[in-house]
Amino acid sequence: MIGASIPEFEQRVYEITCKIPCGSVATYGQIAWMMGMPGYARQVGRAMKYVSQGMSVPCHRVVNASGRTVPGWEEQRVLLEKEGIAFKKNGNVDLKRFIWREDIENGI
DNA sequence: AAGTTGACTTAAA
DNA sequence: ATTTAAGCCAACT
Repeated sequence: MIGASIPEFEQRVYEITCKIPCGSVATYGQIAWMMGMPGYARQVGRAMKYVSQGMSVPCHRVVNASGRTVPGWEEQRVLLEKEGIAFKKNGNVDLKRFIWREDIENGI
């Protein structure tokens, strides 16, 4: 089988992305930091671009540090609103309220 | 091999 | 809030 296996870096990005709970969002830099590779926000973004539908990765829950959604992907906002995520007047996610926090997940 | 690009980030103006 | 500038790092030309 000659398949193009997914590079390890991307695989790890997807694993973390899958842990983002419904109703929360994470930033590229945050994911990079969580996988022990701070400074790799751009690579995380690149990995997201390569997510195909069959992978079941909730990449719509990933936005940039400003809370801005992916340019050119209008459906993303709808998907997020469907999960209860609210947007600010400027069209960005209200990160203050919806950024993913593991400490709250664990009830701390 | 050197220059460009990008689903990024932070800081400054 | 918006725009610039600089820093960043791997993939792509």
